[in-house]
Amino acid sequence: MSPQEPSFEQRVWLVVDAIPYGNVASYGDIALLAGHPRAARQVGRILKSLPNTSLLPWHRVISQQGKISLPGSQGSKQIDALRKEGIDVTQAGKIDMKRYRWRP
DNA sequence: GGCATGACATTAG
DNA sequence: TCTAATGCCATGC
Repeated sequence: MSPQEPSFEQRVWLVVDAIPYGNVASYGDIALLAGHPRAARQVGRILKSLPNTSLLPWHRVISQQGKISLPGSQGSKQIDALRKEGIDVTQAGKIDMKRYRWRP
C-alpha cells in the first residue's frame, strides 16, 4: 500500500518540537530540516496556522537575521518567552544567532 | 489547473 | 544598518 508521507506542515511540527530549550532556529533551518530547503515562507504560514492548543515552542523560531518577524503583541510575547529561556534579546528584538542558533 | 498569498532568504545600493 | 527588489515553494480558493 502507499504510506502517505506526512505533510510539510507535520514535518515542521516535528522539527520545531525538536528545538532544545535555550536555543533558537531560523525559518530556513526549519524548512531545511523538514526536507524543503527553500520553503521558509511556508514555515511561517504553518506556525501562524498553529492552534493555540499546540505545545510547540514556536517562539524559538526566528528569522535568519536573528530578528523577530512577528510584530505586535505576539512579537513581544515571543521576546519575553525567549528571555525566560536565558536567551539574550536586545531592545530592538535582536538575537545573537551565532550564540543561540540550534545546531543539530 | 491557474492565480494570489505569505511569522522568509538573499543581494544590491 | 536599513530599505527595496527578486526568488522560491507549499497552501487555499
